[in-house]
Amino acid sequence: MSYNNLDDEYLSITEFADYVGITPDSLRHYDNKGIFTPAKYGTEFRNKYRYYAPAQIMTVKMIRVLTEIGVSLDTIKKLAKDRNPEKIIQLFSKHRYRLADEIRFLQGVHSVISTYTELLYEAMSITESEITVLEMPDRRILLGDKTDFSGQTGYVKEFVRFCDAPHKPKLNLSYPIGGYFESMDEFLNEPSLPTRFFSLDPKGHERREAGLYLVGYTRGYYGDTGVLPGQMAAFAKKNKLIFDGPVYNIFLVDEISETDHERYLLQVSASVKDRRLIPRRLFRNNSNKADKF
Amino acid sequence: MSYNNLDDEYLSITEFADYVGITPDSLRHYDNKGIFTPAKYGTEFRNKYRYYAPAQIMTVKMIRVLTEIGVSLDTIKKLAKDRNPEKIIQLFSKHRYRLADEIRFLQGVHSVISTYTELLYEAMSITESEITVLEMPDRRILLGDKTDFSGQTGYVKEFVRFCDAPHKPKLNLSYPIGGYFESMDEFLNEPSLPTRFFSLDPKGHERREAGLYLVGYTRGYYGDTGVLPGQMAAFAKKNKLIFDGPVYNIFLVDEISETDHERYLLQVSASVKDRRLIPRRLFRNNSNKADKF
DNA sequence: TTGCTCCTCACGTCACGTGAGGTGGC
DNA sequence: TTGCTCCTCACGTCACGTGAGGTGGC
Repeated sequence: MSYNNLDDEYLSITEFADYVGITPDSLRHYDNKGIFTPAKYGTEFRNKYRYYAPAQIMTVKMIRVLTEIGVSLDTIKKLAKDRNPEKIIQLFSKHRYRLADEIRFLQGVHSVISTYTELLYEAMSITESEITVLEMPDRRILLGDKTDFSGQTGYVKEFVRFCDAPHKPKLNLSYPIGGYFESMDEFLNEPSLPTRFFSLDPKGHERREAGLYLVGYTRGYYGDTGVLPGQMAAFAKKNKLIFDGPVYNIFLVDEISETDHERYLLQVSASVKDRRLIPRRLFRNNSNKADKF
Repeated sequence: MSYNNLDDEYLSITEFADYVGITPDSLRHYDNKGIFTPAKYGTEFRNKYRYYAPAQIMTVKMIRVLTEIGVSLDTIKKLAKDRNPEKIIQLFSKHRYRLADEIRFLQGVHSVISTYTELLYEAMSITESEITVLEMPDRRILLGDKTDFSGQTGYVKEFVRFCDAPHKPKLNLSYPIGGYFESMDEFLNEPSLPTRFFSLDPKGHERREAGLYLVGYTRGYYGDTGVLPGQMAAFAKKNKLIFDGPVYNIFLVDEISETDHERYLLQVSASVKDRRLIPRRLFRNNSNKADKF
């Protein structure tokens, strides 16, 4: 027995289209271009109705795979007339690497919007005027070289230098960029001139370590930290907190999500000493009476 | 110090384009559509040269991210004029799931062309006329229900039934489909009417198990196994091989990669008894004097 | 007969890409 | 001055999508 009875039953154009998950328009388009024609036309009378055979399913599926990996319909048309295993191997391996790259790229895009979404949710959950001690999970970042704002080199030059620097895992500028200060003293000294820049790229090799941070928020344009540094210092002094690590500045809300410059939202988090050394009442999750300004 | 000196240095359109990894054409397009305009025009004289500020890098990067996740330029234009964290969260989460689906889809496409490439490489490495015993690795497959060719139900009906069946992991018709026989006897009895169909989908829940197989090849259209079944039976008899499991038919070369029907290449692999029971000389990797027809 | 599907043909869409022909910048 | 970059404007591209207006199938 051979497969000669493959053309037992025909499907109308929409039936067939539904079957393979494309539109009838696409099938007509393929027919018009001479890339893929129905098994037969018309019925008894010679009309122009297109009828497709089930055996043609695999062929259309492959056409879809080819268009999906970026092969043009013209190329597919040529292949339809003359193809062989060598050609197909060539075509497949040529596009396989591009496809793998594209997948990695889209995974990056997914990661970027996840990161922004996280920051935005955080922005919506906070109480702006409140300064609190929070336990923060660790977060991978990509840390830049030390900045140098001495002499005539402006902020922009250093920012551009960060963007241009040959970081080991290449810097993806789509991720949010924050400011890093070696210590609270450095932050208090020049709150808008970070010691380093960092990117929130989760593929970064450095990390903002898990632990306790004194966290505060302020609204305003880039560089405008307002009275926040002073408030944080006062809060620390009053509550006998000891800063023991770096300070991270992250814009939870910036030009990506806000039109109004004055509504940008900066989060400052400064590493503080171990939990055992800090009075319980300062923890937000232990009480609602956390100190407010 | 504020970020007012962000516009210290300007970049020409191509410098800026190179920086963010897009074409100058795209930037002009964004400008013409009023989506993203250069920081300033012209220099001393009021010409139409576009000049971009480094601080604009993040903005274009986000425009690229948005277009990449499928947001139209019209929507981006509206967002450029009026956006807020709530809107952006909405937009991101709406497209995040679609993007994740697309990534999974493209991974499927990659897997499909990898599978075909594998088969094609195998096709190019074999000696057509040779029947050999091979140790084959296990391979995941998606096995269909038992076919029923009794009565008037034709081959196509059963094939379509396989394509339509509600397999647990939904059948992806882009993968090659093969024929499965419960035993060598079944294969010899009706070599072109498989007991079941199977798909080479690596996400399938069944598998062609690793082990020893008697493997043969034949060229011809679907269903045309020619003299191969007889040859394999004779070979087994002569060498006292014992069949102890299913037979798998896979087209290494079919309409996907060949124009000429007669050049389609079928691989038949039949499970045979354990290595210890088979004479060493039959193994291809132990000797070049493998039995030939 | 009725409603449904199918047909063709011309034009639209979307985000740019591609010259042609010209001018400004260094 | 020369070669380089930039400009505008109109049209092209690619794989369909979208009506309009009409006919065949059951």
